[in-house]
Amino acid sequence: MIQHISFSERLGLNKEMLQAFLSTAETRCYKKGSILFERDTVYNQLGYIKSGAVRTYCINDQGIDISFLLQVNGDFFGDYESYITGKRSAFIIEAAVDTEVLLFDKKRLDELIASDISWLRFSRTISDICFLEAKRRIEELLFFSPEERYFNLLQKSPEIICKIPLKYISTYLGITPQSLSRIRKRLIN
Amino acid sequence: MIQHISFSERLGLNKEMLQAFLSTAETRCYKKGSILFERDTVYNQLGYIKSGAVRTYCINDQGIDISFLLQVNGDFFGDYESYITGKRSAFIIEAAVDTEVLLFDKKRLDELIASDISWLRFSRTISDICFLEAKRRIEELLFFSPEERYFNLLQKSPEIICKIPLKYISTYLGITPQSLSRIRKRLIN
DNA sequence: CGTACCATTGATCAGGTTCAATGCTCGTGG
DNA sequence: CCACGAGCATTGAACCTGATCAATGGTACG
Repeated sequence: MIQHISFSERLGLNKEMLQAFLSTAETRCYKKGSILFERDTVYNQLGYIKSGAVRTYCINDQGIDISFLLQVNGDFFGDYESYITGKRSAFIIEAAVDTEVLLFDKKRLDELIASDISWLRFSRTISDICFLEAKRRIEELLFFSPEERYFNLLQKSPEIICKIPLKYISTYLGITPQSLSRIRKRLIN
Repeated sequence: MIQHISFSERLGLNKEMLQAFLSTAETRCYKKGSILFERDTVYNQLGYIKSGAVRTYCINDQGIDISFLLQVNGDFFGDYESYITGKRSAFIIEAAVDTEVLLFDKKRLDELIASDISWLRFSRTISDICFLEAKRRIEELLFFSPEERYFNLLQKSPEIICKIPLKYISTYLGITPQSLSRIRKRLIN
């Protein structure tokens, strides 16, 4: 499968390690709108999107739904904080469209990591990647205006714009659906 | 020294490891306003603030100075992205006040990490901590208004408010110095 | 065909930005 | 020792963008 090639490249896995890695995962399918992870649960799995799209969101004190992450084919997902700390997560993950995923089991991954130093190295690579992605997001929010952020997202992930409703994209960008609708209109003209 | 206790706790180091860890570092002092790391350099060191405060910032396309991180006693600093990827950094780090730091050398740390699996584990802990801090920052920027962000910072790090000029705090919060001045006024009344 | 949900649009509001002027403080040199 | 200048915080006024509230339009699904 094509995706597995990107696996190896991105994560620095050779053929055998890739096999072992995949053996810790199971495939699952979710209908559009269904929940992959409930609120207040501990994440004992990391996900990988084979096809489709997922949205990680939370409901704040005022009952407002805010998208924290939007992800599509080839992306990993899950609340990595909950995964590593074992704490309950405030986030919910739902399928934005019909979605097929791989779910990697923490217990089995931890066994791999305990079995050989190269897996421990691998786990550090995962952590580094999570950090780098988080840093990108901070830079995006700190250095760019909402309009620029939408434009950047359009460039970087047109797939997200296609698959995911505007009202979810808007809160991911830190604005309201109405504002995003107007920004979109401005960009067209 | 008191700080070393927090080291051990936060990073999960026993006495011997703490000694070895500290042996990779040298102490340096910087006068207020002096530069610890120049732009476009590769970070071959990680810093720890024994006393004082540092500001990590960048100059954007429009020539605007934006604070990326503000840190005080007991905080680690440095561009961890540049440190792990070996790429040149767009960030500059300066002493916000007279500051005494420990600088940990990457080459020597890498030797430790290569020497024993417990150091590799330690390096993953560092990476995890960097991720968790970055995630906090995203949540701050995404879920809170400028006024709330200032209030949160006031609660969490009054030391930053004391030590660092308002014009640098404002861009850290994602607003202009004038706006922060008005927010501050609002909070007093 | 009707309903539900979402995107769009309009009108008004609020808060942050910008530009400009003033005030304050601290450090330096006459 | 005082006077001046530099740099920063504050304040004012006008503006702009996004938020909010409310209404309309469009589309998909039962």
